[in-house]
Amino acid sequence: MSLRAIIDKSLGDRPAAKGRIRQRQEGAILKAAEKVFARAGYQGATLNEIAETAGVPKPTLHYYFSSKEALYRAVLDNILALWLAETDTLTVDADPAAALEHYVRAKMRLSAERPDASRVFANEILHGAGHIGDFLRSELRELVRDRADVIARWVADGRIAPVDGTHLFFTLWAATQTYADFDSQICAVLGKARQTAADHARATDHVLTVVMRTCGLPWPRTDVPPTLPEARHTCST
Amino acid sequence: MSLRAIIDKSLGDRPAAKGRIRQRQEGAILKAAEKVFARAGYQGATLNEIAETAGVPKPTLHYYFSSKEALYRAVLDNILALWLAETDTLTVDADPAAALEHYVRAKMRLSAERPDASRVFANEILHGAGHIGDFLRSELRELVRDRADVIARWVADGRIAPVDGTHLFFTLWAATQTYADFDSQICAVLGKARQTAADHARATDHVLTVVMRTCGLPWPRTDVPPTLPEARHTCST
DNA sequence: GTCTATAGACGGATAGAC
DNA sequence: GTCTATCCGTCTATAGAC
Repeated sequence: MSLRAIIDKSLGDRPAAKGRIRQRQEGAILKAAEKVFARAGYQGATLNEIAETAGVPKPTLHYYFSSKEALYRAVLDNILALWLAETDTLTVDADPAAALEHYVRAKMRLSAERPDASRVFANEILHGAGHIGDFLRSELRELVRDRADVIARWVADGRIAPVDGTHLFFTLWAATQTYADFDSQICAVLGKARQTAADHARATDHVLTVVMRTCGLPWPRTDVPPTLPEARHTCST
Repeated sequence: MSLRAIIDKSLGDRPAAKGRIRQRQEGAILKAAEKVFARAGYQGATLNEIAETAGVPKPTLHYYFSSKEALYRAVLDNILALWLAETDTLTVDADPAAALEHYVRAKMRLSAERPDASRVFANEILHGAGHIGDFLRSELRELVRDRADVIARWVADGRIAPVDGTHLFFTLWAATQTYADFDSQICAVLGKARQTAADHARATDHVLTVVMRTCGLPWPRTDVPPTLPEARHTCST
């Protein structure tokens, strides 16, 4: 896993050593940039708005990041690290139901807690992935191949129903990220101004249902000892 | 269904009567605009590039469409009509398996044949649906409520497994549209330059598997008389 | 290291010839 | 109805004072 390499690469085009103030400033700028890029896209975002959101004068951006492009790359690199996380539970030796549940919950949590990150990523892919094509074709492709092999092994061993591992990932990503990326549509259909915690719980439960039934696994899980909290269905209103 | 009204509305801000040349020009412009908006987003698209793609001088755009905004609206309105289509097979009296299969196949076909339309729509939602919020909150919301009621009725009658109808739509849309919207990611992971017909067939088969198993329906369908062609699994290489 | 002021490029829109 | 030439606004990026 060259995750560290990816992060390091993202730091490459910024000055090497970090002072305290520098870290704080960069953090604030990156956070603001993610927000603005998420709402407006790359071209739609203006450095002016990012600077305003971050609470710094505009030229300060250019001091820390050489260009709009470089800032965008830095935002993307942070997101890629998030994106690769949580896949390590999907191993041949793991319990399929527990491992899948963990991964789905992690993805749903990411959608709920970092929707802007998800949207920036989605926007990048939607417009051809010009900045992260190499990442997709190398790191991500390898990761999916490995995990799809695990799925195939589970299928071969009769531990889950026959399913294409690669496409299962496509479906799983789509189903989880839609709650962040297409939030405005979700809210419109649900007739709400924004998704609540209860909505999120219901959505998670639904996606888990889809994934588990697709894999022929019992759901709600029946083999779970009382070590876990009993209230699995958290679909209160 | 005010689908007609939506289309008519889209024609509203253009001159009423249509000459042959006018229709041809507008068609070419709309087609080019969809392509450019899909690749670059609203802000990223330039009238220059749209004019070039359409093969007309730039001011001609302004003759047919009063502004970039108006052109974008016209493109969106065409897409909304596509988007609402094919839901009428989902009725209480229909066979759940056949109706769901029809809808999923229609959505997958749309992703394969009109990926740019799907991407423009996705981009619009992704950035807050500022132009089509009213549509989402009225037409789409009503449509989903009606269809979710059908799903609920099927569940109540024991014809499909218990599932949240509204979220089933979210999942279904996400799973089908991901093959158009996130094409660059799909291709990167599959290690191909572009999705082939065989890829599309395999994807369709997978999504149908997911939806059918989620609804507790047999798949591949067992109740289909020999009126349909036998080769259902078209996953050739 | 930080900010004001501005240069330079570009895109949307229009005036006016044909 | 169609296109050439151009205006005006906005945005990225930088020069230079502090």
